[in-house]
Amino acid sequence: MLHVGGARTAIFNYFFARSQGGRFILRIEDTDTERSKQEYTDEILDSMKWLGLDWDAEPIYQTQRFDIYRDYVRKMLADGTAYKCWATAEEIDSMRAKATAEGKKPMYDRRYRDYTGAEPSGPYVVRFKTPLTGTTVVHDLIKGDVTFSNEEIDDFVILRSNDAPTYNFTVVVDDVEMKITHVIRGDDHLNNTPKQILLMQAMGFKIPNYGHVPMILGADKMKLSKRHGAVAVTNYREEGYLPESMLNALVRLGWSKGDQEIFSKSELCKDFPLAGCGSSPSVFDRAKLDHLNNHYIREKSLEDLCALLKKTYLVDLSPLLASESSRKLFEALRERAVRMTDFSALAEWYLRNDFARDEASTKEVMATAPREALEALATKWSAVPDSEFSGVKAFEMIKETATTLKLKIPQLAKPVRVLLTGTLASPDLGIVLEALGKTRALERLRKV
RNA sequence: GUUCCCAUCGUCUAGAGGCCUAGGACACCAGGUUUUCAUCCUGGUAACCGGGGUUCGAAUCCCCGUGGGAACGCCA
Repeated sequence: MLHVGGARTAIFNYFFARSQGGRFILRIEDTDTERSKQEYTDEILDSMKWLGLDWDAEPIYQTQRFDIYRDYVRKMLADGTAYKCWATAEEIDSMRAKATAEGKKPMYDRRYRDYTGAEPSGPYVVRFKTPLTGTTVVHDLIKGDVTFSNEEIDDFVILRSNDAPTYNFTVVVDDVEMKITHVIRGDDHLNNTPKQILLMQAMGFKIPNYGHVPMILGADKMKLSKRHGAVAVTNYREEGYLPESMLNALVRLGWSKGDQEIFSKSELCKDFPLAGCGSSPSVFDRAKLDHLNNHYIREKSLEDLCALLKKTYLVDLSPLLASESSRKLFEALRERAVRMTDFSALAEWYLRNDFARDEASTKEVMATAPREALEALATKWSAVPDSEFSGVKAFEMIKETATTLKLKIPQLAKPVRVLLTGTLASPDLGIVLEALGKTRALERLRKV
C-alpha cells in the first residue's frame, strides 16, 4: 500500500519535478521477488492517481531489467570492485553476533573479499568491495553535508544467491541510466546513500543530487504504523477525505512557505521551493486534516459533490439538486460536512420519510414539548395555500405561535426541529421547511 | 551496542544574531451573532529541552549533556 509517509515523499518529488519543468517518473522497485505482487503495485498506482500525481511515461519495473543489472555486476566482478561470497547464513549470523559482542556494528567479516582459492561449489552472493578507509560525504539538499566513515560500511550484497540484484544496486544503476537528477526520499535512507555513492564511484557514474526529508510519526512520536489507525492513502479515501485535503495536509508536513496554509496543486506545480523543507520529523494530525477537508468540501460545487458521492461513496444526493429549495439545503449541509461520508446521515431526513431519529434528544425535547402550540402551528400551516407555503412564512408562523402562547421561540422551535429532522443539529429551520414543503412538514409535525 | 539524523505552543509551523514582549494555522477555552447544532466574528490559554561558551546582543552560531528518531538484511 501507499502509506502517508510514502505519499508525502511522492508529493514532494512530484511538485519539485513539476515546478522545475522536469519529468516525474515512476519506478517500481520490486526486486524482492518473494514479496512483490502486482496487486500491491496496483494499489500504489491507484493511490497515486487519486492524489492526482500523474507521472510521465510508463512506470518502470525493475524486475524487467534484471539482465541489465546482472551485466553491471559482471563488470564489477571483472574489474575487481565486487566479489563472490560463499558464507552461509549461519556463518554470517555468528559474525554479526561476534561484532555486536565486541561493541561494534554487526557486519560481515569480509572473509571472501580477497579469496583466491578454488571456487567452492554451492550458492554464493556477490558483495561490493567497499573501500576500507576514507570518508564519503553526502551533499544533502535538506540536511547539508553528512559525512560517513567508509569503515562503517559493510561489504553489502549486490546480487543474491537466487541471481536477483538488491535494492541498493538496482537504484544506482537506474538512477544513472534514467538520468535522474534529484533523488528525494525519506531520511530513513540517509544511511543507504553513502553505499550508493560508493557504488557509483566504483562504476564511474555521475552522482545525482540527494535530498532526505524527515519522517512522519504517529501521535506518540513513534514511527507511523498500523496501530496508529489509518496509514494507507486508500483508507483516507474510504473515510471520506478529498484528495485536495490529503495533498494539502501532507505537503505542509515538513514543508512550509511563510504563514500560508492553503495550497492548490496548480500553485505548487509552479512553485515548490525545496528550501521550505524542514529537517525535523513531524506528527500527522487528524484534526487539521478534518479542517482542511471541510474547507475543500465547501469549495466544491453541488454538482461535483453529488457526482463524487455517487461514484466513490455510493450515496445518491441527486434529489437535492432538483429544486431551488433543496439546493439551498444541500448548500447548508455542505457547510457542515467534515467528511464525504457525513452527507448520507446529514441528508437522510430529507431523502427518506422513515429516517433515523436521535432518540436521546427526541425524547428529551418531546417530553416538555408544548402540545397545544404544535397543534396550533399545524392548523396555521395547513391553512396556507400550497402555492404560498414558504420556509420564511412557515418559520414566521412558528414565531407568531410561540409569541401568542407566551412561549420563548426555542420552546417551540426545538420540538419542531426534532419532529422534522430527527435531530437538534440541523440547518436553519427556514431552509428545512422550504426544502421539505408543506405536505411533508405537516405530516411530520402531526406525528407528535 | 555502533553510526547517522533531529529538538520553537498539545499538533503543523514562521523565525537565516538585534524587527521576538517569539508570529500564523489546527485543536482547546470564553464572549458575541443565531430559532438549535454548526458556521461566522471577537478575544484568550499555550512553546524556544538543559548547561556551558562566542558576541555589545542568541530561539537563531559552537560544544557538551539529555531526549527522540533512523539505519546497521540474500527488505526496500
